[in-house]
Amino acid sequence: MLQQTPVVRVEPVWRSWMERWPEPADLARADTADVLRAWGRLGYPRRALRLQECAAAVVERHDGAVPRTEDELRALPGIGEYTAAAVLAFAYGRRAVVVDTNVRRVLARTIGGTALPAPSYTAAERALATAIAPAGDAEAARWAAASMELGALVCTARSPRCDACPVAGLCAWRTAGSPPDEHAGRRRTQAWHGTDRQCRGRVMATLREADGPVDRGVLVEAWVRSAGTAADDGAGRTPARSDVAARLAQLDRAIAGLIEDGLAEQDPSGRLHLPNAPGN
DNA sequence: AACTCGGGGTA
DNA sequence: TACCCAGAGTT
Repeated sequence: MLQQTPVVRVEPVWRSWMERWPEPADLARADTADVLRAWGRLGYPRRALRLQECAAAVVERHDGAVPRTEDELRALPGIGEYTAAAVLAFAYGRRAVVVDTNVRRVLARTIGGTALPAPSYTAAERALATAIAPAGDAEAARWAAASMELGALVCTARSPRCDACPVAGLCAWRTAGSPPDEHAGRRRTQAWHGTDRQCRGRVMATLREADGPVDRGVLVEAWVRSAGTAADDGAGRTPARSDVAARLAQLDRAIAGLIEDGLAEQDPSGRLHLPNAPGN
């Protein structure tokens, strides 16, 4: 849930989620439609599918217990380099090189001397993080938590609290006079309003709110006919792609993509609904 | 290495 | 507006 999603938004969802599906086996046998509804507006709903698949894999391959090795963790759906390391360090107290966006920023500033790290994670950053991590299990796990918390609470992206930073004295960025971000303006800020991405999200939201299969007309209403209206995110402004034919084509792409990704299914009459598997 | 994939809160 | 957020998977 925390992958690319702020902690404050994840926490309430996570709490109710864990209360509903406390063990991997509980999530594994849940109705996928319920899982996607519980995921709500966290974004990247494919993560919800991977999480349920992960729960099923944990049950099948590891007897319901989250594995303790990097290779076994990485083999699970939705578990990448960061998440595997985070589980090893935070859940099991093992040495692991945990590098999330917070740690990247801390290293970029204190050692690299730049305001923010480059848009993409580089091999050089991985090498630095590996070299700087303590050797022992307990020490490395503590370092992982400390560096991440420093980035999340003090060395923040927007307004870093350097006056409260325990390593302000050895920070290369601070020493250099806190120069501005080199990549400012070069980061490709993703458009949202009127995009295929927003269309996918709108369709998913419609499916989540429906009790059963949704007629295509409902989706057309939700996407095509709402364009530029007060109900649209554009707050009444005419979107770039207000052309009806274009919006309809966009809707078709979104539906096809959602089906391709396993986030939606069509019944024999062509109505769209959230997937039922593996529960019923 | 470059893409794609949500959505919301904030300066 | 333009960012930024405890990334992963595919091409």
